[in-house]
Amino acid sequence: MSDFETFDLRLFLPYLLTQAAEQSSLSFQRFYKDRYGMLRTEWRVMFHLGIFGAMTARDIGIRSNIHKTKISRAVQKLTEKRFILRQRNIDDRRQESIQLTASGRDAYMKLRIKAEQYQTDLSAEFSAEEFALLQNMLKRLIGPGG
Amino acid sequence: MSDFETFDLRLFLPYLLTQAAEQSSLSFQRFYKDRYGMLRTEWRVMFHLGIFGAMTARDIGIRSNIHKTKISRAVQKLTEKRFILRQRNIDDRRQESIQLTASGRDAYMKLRIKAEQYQTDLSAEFSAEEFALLQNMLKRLIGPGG
DNA sequence: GTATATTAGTTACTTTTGTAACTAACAAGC
DNA sequence: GCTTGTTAGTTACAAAAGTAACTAATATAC
Repeated sequence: MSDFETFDLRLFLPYLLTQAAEQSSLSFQRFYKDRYGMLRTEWRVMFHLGIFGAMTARDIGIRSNIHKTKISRAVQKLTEKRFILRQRNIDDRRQESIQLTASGRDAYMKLRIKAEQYQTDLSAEFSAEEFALLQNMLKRLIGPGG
Repeated sequence: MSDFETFDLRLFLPYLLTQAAEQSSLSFQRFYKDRYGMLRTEWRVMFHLGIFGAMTARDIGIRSNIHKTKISRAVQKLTEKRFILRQRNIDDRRQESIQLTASGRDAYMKLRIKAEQYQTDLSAEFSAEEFALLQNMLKRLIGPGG
């Protein structure tokens, strides 16, 4: 098996992706963690609300592939921080509609600008074409669910 | 700020990388978890030993960017599973040399073949050039430490 | 209507991770 | 020699994540 001889686990995609994800998340984490005391799931919930407006926890879960218990806990923390507002849906009282408060939106905006700056830094190492291709390939790997 | 208007967080690299890493790790995890009851760190320790031969926990940590407590716990588990052998270094008795046992090497080989198959599946969605570029870009993102 | 199944979200319990403090061995300065 | 600092690895405690069981509301079948 010639492949076996040449196959290099250090080029194994799950490994490369995990390392790259950890590396790049670490730097950005400082912004939401140090400044706002957020966890990654909290930031992710925030940015879904920032992009899509009011959503239910269920819909956030579907869009983000985050498990509902993680979302439930993030929503609790964000409520304590007064970054989001929860409202029971009258038509279906199992659901609640979640949206950013004014200060939540403010934090979201600031983090979004940081994200943009960070993305610019990261992309500086690549040509525009390369970077676009990278994004495209990652999206393909993630598939329709992500 | 025109950039702000067009910046899409769903193309934010740490987000894309995290999603892609989770997605691709999940499928492969079934092999080492279901079959050998391993955690991800255990598999990573195994594969470092498989590639580089005997190493100290310290060296594994340097190569892999995994924290020493995680490695310490993985080494304990792998010892219980009889997949690795630990030997105190005579010259410096703080260190210990870790290596795969026969059954550890067997498991490593089998997992490596699975990894290779999985990598082939993943790469099928891309051209050879694209895939090589993807690996190359991820390596660049990880930097010298990974 | 009532019984059964499904869904949204929470809670309880277990496993895993992160952080800091620790032990034991070695090194360097004196 | 002795004191001080550093290093390899472990352990203890706290925070976070995973899993399963739960509550409450709705939908479906009859």
